[in-house]
Amino acid sequence: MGRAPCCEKVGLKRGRWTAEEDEILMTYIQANGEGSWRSLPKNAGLLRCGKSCRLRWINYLRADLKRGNISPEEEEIIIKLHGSYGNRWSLIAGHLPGRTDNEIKNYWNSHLSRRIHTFRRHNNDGAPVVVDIGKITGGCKRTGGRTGRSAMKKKNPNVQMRRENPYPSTTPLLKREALKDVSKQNDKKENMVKNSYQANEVVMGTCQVSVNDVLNPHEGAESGLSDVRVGMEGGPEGSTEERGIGGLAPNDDQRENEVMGSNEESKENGGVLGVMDGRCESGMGIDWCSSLDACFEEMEDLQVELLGWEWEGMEEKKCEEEGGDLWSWLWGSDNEEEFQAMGSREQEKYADWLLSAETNDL
DNA sequence: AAACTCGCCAACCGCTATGAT
DNA sequence: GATCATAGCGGTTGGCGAGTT
Repeated sequence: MGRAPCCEKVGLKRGRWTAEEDEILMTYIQANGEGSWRSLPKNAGLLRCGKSCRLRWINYLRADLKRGNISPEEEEIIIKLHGSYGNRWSLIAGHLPGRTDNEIKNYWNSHLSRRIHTFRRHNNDGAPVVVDIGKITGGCKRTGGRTGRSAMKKKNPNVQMRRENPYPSTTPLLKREALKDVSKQNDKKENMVKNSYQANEVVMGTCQVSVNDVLNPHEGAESGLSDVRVGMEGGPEGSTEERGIGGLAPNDDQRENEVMGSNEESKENGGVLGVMDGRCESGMGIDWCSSLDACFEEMEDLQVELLGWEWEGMEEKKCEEEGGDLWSWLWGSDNEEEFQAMGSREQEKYADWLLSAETNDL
């Protein structure tokens, strides 16, 4: 038999809070302090469940709450911490003063989760894929309606997986050292990367997409994660011919070499770089969109039409295959035990490290 | 202008953890 | 140890408002 409800629901008001109710609740808490939520509504004269009062206070009325949009800096923190904590929103919120777990959760579900999509295709004879968006004409012209709500509504299988294996495995030290190496190599590429941005080019060389390209589409090459590229491992280093005609970038040969160089590094560095292979068929192209979200939507259609790729669920598949979460997969091999073995203090340190490990710090 | 669609977000629900008795 | 109350968390829902036809 289940627990009795937290409060008698008959006769209680539900739904949106009115300004009057907010005022009553604020006044009461300012006078009596937080706590005793069960008795609070009765004492304060509110026809609300105590739980509802608590939620309203925590998520909306508290004085220390930060209003306004999530800043790019906060977004980056969320992304980084989500890589470590998974859907433990309260933990993530603990690193963002003035933000609530609910707010972060909503922001993730509505803004960020959709961006973290990459590619999967049905067959695995993977040669690299490069899509040169800059070569495609036309804008991101949507033809009616909004984007499919199914994408938003879709349950996220990662949730369960993250509970089973919620942490990236590479130790902070290893990860930092590895990222340093990658960063050194990528210093040389900085201009090239910038050029790629200027050319409106998304490189999916062997599905080579900069994590940061995906996560921070508007920030260009300078921001934090831009040097962490999703490379390839295990797949053949596809020749230019195999890589799909759709779009070799102007400096594509150079990039290819560099990319592959990174792949080798990734192996040497204990798998810091993630892996995926893919092949492109000729004539592939996607419209350049001002918003990457919209761009992905375009590509969702395109991948079905031309490639038979599935956007949705790629990460789930890779996670299932490799027994970890997406970020673990992106960042390297999994070793759940290693992270789980950390005490909470170490895990906190790890989170702090994640937040401090900006590219320019490497 | 109306109808339709759907993204966003506040609020709700169910569950677990924890502490008191 | 069992039971209960409470706090807290994460997943889900539903209404509002805005975009699109």
